[in-house]
Amino acid sequence: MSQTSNSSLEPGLSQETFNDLFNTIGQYINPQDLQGIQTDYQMASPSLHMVDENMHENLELKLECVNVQRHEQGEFSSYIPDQNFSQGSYKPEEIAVKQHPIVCKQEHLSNGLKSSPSPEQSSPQPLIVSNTDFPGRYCFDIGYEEEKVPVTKSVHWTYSPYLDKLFLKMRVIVPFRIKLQGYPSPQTASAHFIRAVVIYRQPEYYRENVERCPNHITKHKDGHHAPKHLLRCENPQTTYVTCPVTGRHCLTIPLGEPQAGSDFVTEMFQFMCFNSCPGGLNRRPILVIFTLECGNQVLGRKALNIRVCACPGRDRTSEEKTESKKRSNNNNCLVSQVEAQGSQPERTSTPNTTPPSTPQVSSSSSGPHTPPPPAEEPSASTSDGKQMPRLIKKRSYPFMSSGFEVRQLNVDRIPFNKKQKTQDEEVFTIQVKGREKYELLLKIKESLDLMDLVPQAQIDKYRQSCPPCGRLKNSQNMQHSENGESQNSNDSQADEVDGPSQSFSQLSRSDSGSSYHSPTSSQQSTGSGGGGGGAGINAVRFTLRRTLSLEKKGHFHVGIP
Amino acid sequence: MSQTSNSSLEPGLSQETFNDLFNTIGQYINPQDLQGIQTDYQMASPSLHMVDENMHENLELKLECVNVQRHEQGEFSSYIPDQNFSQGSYKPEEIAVKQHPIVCKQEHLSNGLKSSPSPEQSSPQPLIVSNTDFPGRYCFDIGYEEEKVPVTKSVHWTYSPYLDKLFLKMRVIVPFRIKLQGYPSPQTASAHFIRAVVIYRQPEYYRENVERCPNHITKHKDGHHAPKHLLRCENPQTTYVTCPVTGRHCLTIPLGEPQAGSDFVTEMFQFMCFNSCPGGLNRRPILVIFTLECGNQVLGRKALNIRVCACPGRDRTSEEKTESKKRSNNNNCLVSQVEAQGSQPERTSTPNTTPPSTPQVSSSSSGPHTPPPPAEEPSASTSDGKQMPRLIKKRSYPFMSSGFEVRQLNVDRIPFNKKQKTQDEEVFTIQVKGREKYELLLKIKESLDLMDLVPQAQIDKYRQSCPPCGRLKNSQNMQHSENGESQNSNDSQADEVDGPSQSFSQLSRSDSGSSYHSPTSSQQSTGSGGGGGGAGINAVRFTLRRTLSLEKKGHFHVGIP
DNA sequence: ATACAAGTTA
DNA sequence: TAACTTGTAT
Ligand SMILES: [Zn+2]
Ligand SMILES: [Zn+2]
Repeated sequence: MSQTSNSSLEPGLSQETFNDLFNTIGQYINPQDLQGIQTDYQMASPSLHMVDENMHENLELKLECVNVQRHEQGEFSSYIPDQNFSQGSYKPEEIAVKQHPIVCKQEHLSNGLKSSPSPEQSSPQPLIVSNTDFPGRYCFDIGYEEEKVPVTKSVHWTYSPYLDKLFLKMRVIVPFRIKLQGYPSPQTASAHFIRAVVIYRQPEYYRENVERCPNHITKHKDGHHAPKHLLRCENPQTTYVTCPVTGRHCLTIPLGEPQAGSDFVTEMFQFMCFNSCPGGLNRRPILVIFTLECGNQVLGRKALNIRVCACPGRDRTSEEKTESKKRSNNNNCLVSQVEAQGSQPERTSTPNTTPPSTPQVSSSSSGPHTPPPPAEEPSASTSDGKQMPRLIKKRSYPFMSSGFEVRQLNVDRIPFNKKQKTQDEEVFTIQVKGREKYELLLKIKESLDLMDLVPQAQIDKYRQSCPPCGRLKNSQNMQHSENGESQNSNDSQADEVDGPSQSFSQLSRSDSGSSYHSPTSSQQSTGSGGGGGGAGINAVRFTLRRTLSLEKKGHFHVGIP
Repeated sequence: MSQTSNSSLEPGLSQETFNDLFNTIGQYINPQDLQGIQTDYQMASPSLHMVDENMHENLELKLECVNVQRHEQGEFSSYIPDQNFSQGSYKPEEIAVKQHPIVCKQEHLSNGLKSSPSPEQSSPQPLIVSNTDFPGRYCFDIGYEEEKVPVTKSVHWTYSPYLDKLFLKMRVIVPFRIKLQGYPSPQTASAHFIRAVVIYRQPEYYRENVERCPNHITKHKDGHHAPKHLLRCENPQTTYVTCPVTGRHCLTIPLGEPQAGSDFVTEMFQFMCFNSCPGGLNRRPILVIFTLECGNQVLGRKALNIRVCACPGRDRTSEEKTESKKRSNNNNCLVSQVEAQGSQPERTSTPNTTPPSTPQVSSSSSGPHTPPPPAEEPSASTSDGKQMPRLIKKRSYPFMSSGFEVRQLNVDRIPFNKKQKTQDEEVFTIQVKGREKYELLLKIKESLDLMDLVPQAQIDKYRQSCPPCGRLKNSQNMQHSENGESQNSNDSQADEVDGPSQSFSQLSRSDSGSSYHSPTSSQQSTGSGGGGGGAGINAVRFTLRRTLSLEKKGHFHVGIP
């Protein structure tokens, strides 16, 4: 970890290099460190720290959102509601948002790098959602009910104070207690709401959206309007939202009023996939981020460590043992504690560490030990040297695996420790038969890479000058337009966003590039390009066009600096 | 069984009841009995063999036309080709078919339950596909190559003579030897073709269609035109068919000509899902039914016991042990044999029981023991009481298992990189950093490949209609739309039936996002996603649209010259 | 090739 | 609750 922090501070880097560093840092840095950094960001003034990375992406997005808001003012959400469960009651604010999605989007495009107060203010999370606990003025916190049966065999859910982690079965409805120390006055309470977003706990996956697996979406059709959302809330006023820009799913519910005498509100949630679902979470641990918001402000945040599995009891026990060993290795003194607490005794009933005022178990923060997002992987800080080998490995995976093996493609993989490079930089291999195709593809590939080097301003300029057929865009944009007219399809739009948006835009550029050649190419080219349009981009593209030697399988790396 | 047979004989049932009974009967009846029944069917008189064509695809199409003509009678094929691999040569007949697809489809729909001579006559299998071996006049049989390395660690596939079962990894390309004792005369050979259908081995699932799981269909997009088909054949003349009535998937390939001196033709197949895939096969054992057909006659049939898994070697060994124990319990005398044969010695190389004339391993039938479709589960034959539980269990499967592994989305494939072929086309490899770019490039690559399959006339036509900017996009897809505004989705119909939503969304993104250009994606998607509607026609047209592959066929030879 | 992980079955 | 199955990670 020590090393990582150092490396991350270097200034004057190219975009690429920068990104790499960014990612790298995220990989090695430990949770505590991240927390600190993030906090800084939040505090920091806008425009640029981008460099800092934890999230370079985050930063950018946040800024964008802010801009939007200001533009219109209260718009606090770049999310578009997928659907509203509420039978009725749409809040004014929500409506406003829906009506101006396009604006938001546009904002994003043009404001990309603009400065703004603080990311924290805009409710929507940027590419990288903050996982930092932030009690705020209301001492916002989330807790669980005390587990009923002291000794249940097949518990539907169980909370491990030792791990500060909730283990639950898929689709079971679990009560979560939303705690506020000082409840907002009745007048302002209605403007407050709770947002819940699920993110991957491992830095490598921060930017990836958490979504249900195709199997469950497809085979488990229950008519729910937000089939892709992992998290559901039983509250009838729940609004499911999917960010048109990032594609990230979240839900919001109005801030309920505590029952007389209590300082919390209970809301029922359920998770629609296993943590292990192959085409979805794929065994990656997650964090559920709850935020208390009012208008466009985030008043409090709480991250919960959650595991959705088939055998909560079993898995809790085994994880506690594992963690126990880990800790014992690291700190000798704590060993005994671990054993005593975690292993078995507590399993069924909610354990110790229960907060005083309420009977509920408050997740972490209150506990003596059990850091919120404990760094599980020891090896995170290993050397870079490993990274290269990694890439190679990945290549091998594709060959015969089932496809889901862990992680490779999208994700870099396993985070744990070892190494890693950047997320975006996963390396894929495409085999092409025939030299002509190969060369064509190579050019396109290069143009895509080069595109990253073109300043956004130039790109925008290019696009403006580009005729109708080239209009580019990203899916989100598309969406917007849809929204504009009718919001009905939010869901689908948003849901789809996932990775395509960019590709699209990229394509268009690439297309133009390819126009030159034969039928195939011509078509493609047409799609994207438009005749030649603009300048900078085109130039760039063709520039690289390199032909290559002919070796066959040699993987040529076409790396572009 | 005894009891079951009784219940199944009741007359005067409603359609619903009837179907249920039908299935039920299938469940309880034993293989031998089925055989008898089927044999009868086979004997029935044919209706017409009209065609002799080299391209069986043609055959299929023609048949449909026939149906139309008859309107009702000899409907021998209820399958609609999903796509045709054949390159080039479109015959007049095919064109004709294209013009009447709708008719065909309607026929299918209306004839679904009509009575007809015998199921056997019509090439397509009825709801319940026969799993009875039937050598026929050509002594039709399927065998495997001798396993190369005697002791391979991670075998990609291995055949257990003891179990008469092939264990293979998902997506590995495995050579199957199609054996005919007396090869049809050159004149008639062209009218013969091979059909392969995958069915569940357990009677309870006979009537359920075997299809890829949603996860793999969704996450493993490789541009194949028949994404829902579990079984794929490398033969470029492969036609993927999905029965419009039953939804069952199968593929057909022309009967190749044996190499000089051999009595078999080698065809390469691969399975696109694990036997265990959660939303798909869901751990249910399968049988691949190969049939030698000519016109509407089934001349031979062979059922192969196959397991697609991650560790063929391990699983083979464990299954052999299990079977060994089982047999030992039943028959004391055979125990020793089992142990000796199955357990470990044979694992890697193809074992004993090898047929005399050919070096290949002929699956079962020839072997002394090892009944073709051995009932593995003791419970299958047990009392009804158990069966019910069975059903219940199964039901549970589909719902919520977790199933797959995840991740990689598109990439997986690239099969071995090690090898590669090169027929006349050199194979190149491009490495791409970043998933989006990768996916984009992959699509383009596929479109380039597919383009080769589009007749020049169509391409010219397409270009003429295409505006200056070229917006059209990918060759193949474009075509479709061109052909018929309406027909676009035929293959999709069949394929998509099950999990459309996803594909849909994906498609939409690409479409909406870059409606103008996304050709690649949109086309594909449309292809797949189209609503099931206009069936027949669509299907045919799209026939050509196939993508292709990157196989490395180099290793194995493709049998057809 | 071995060991682990985690849903499923009994 | 224990054991098994089976894909994945090391
Ligand atoms: Zn799932
Ligand atoms: Zn699958």
